[in-house]
Amino acid sequence: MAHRLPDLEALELLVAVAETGSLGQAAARQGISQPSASARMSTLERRLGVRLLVRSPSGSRLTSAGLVVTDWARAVLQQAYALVEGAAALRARQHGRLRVTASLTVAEHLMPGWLVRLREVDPGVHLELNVANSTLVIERLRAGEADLGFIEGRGAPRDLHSRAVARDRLVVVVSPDHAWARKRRPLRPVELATTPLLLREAGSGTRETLEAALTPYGGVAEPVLELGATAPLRLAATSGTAPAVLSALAAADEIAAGRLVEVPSELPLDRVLRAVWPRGRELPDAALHLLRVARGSL
Amino acid sequence: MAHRLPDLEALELLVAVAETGSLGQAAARQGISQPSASARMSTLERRLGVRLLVRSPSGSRLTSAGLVVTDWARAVLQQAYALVEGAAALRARQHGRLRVTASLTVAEHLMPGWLVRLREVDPGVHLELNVANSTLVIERLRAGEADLGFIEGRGAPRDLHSRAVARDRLVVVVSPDHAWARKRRPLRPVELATTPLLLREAGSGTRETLEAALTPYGGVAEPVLELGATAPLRLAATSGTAPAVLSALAAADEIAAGRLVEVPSELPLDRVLRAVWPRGRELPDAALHLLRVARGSL
DNA sequence: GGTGAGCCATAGGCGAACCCTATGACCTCC
DNA sequence: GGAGGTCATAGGGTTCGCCTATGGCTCACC
Repeated sequence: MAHRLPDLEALELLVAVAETGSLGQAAARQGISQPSASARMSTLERRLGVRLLVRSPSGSRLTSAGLVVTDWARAVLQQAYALVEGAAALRARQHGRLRVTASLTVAEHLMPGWLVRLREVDPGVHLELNVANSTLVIERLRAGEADLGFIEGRGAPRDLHSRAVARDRLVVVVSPDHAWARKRRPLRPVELATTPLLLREAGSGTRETLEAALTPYGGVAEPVLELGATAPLRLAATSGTAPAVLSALAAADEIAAGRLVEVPSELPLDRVLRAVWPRGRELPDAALHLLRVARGSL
Repeated sequence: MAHRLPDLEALELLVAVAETGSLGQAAARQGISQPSASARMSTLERRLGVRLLVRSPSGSRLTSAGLVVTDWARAVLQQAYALVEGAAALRARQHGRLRVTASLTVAEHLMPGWLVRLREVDPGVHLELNVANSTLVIERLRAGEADLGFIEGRGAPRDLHSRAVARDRLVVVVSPDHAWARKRRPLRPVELATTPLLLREAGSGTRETLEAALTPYGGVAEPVLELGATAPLRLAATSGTAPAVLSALAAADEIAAGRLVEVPSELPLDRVLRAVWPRGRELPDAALHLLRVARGSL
């Protein structure tokens, strides 16, 4: 068992074989020779320990196992393409035509998908992505350092255009072992306000939304732990003893996987994610495309 | 630009660096030497064209771009792990202790996640996964060729235990260019019954559910195209001129990506995914664990 | 029934990529 | 000032993957 993880290029090849019905054609599509493709598929089958193809002199068809694996491969590749597109946008090397600044939540969870879609709509686009918190996004727009921004939480300032592009909500999550995981009645706001939580650091959009919502109930209690990013927060929540409050987008995977449980809550913690841009300036075409793609998920 | 796609092991290393704060420790966790890790990260940065780490004699921290890329990497890896677990289950080499047979929808969209979770709950489990349509699943259970099955659609036969583990619904989807994409009023059942559609083949769970629901309205019209798997159906729908009916689970990614649009419909097309197993026989522990994991997503 | 086109696998040779060990430079803390 | 931690570079060896060339096989079409 030399390598545990498969090769993304091999998965791409598998999908190509599934769609073309032939190793040779798939090889051509991938820009490699037919024997290489043959070998690659063999090693993939060997590594996974599963027979994926039925080879015949008239072509290659997927086995039933191959059919399923191909679908899983598509899911892996979709994420990988999103990563590659995202990285390309982060690469500031050649200053892109369209300069976008996004808050962390948007950049992490939505932007990669938008970029993949944008590439399909408008393949020639060059986009430069910057990640900043909501306050900084607005500053950059005012300073003319960005053409388009994405923020979360509160409304946009008067001097900027804004348009809702997606919704998010904050959820209270606990590890499946936690007592609240078996809670049936929705959490009352006071309970949330008086319980020490795992939270993002003060100043983050998530934290601000929660504090605003809990102000009528005495504000948030002293946190058990403050973390500067979503990932460690999520990790702390999975293994931790305290509840965490974080974006539904960030928690979705862990909830689906059963590592976190959402605790129903009476407190409405919805928030709108908005595109913002300077008044008076005309949005370039690429920005309009991106806006349309982003609003597609609304 | 030699390779377009990054190396999964490099992504895994990146996550390890993010969590340990040091290239050396990350290398140890991955079972490679520190210089190899250093080189791997350098090539990853070069390939993506993004600076991910700030190296210092006291450790390595992520840049802001690195933070985001790491999160994207986690998403890629999650899918990859699911694929690997799934492949391990499909590998029939040593007959597993727990023999599971699942319908295509369950196998494609839910099983990999369950397996990853199951591995965490019960690392020693050996599971053998078979994919079959709902009818065959039941046959295999009766013949004693499987310990546990998962089916979709109609209720289970009397001679089998059954338990709902998840919900799914069929959705009507069209490409964004299709006229129905701008439809505001929900589709009336008669419209659906009289429109030629893209459908799965007769006998599949999806098709049966739809036919049952449309029987009061005259049954389904002659399909434009019948396809034997979900992937080509999805593909046909994205580029096609006709609406398709498929599982919400299968369409979710494409809808999120904006390649497909869900058409609201009056017809309730919900269906329950059920675990089924023979009456009278006792379920092994591993099966109970899997059941609990599966019900977690309910 | 034969012929050609398309498919796949094997063989051989080459090149690049990767990994490991060893070493050195640097910072931090004691 | 030394010890323990960090990371980078250099050198050597091996493995892996690719490509070209070739052969066997099936199918379709004449």
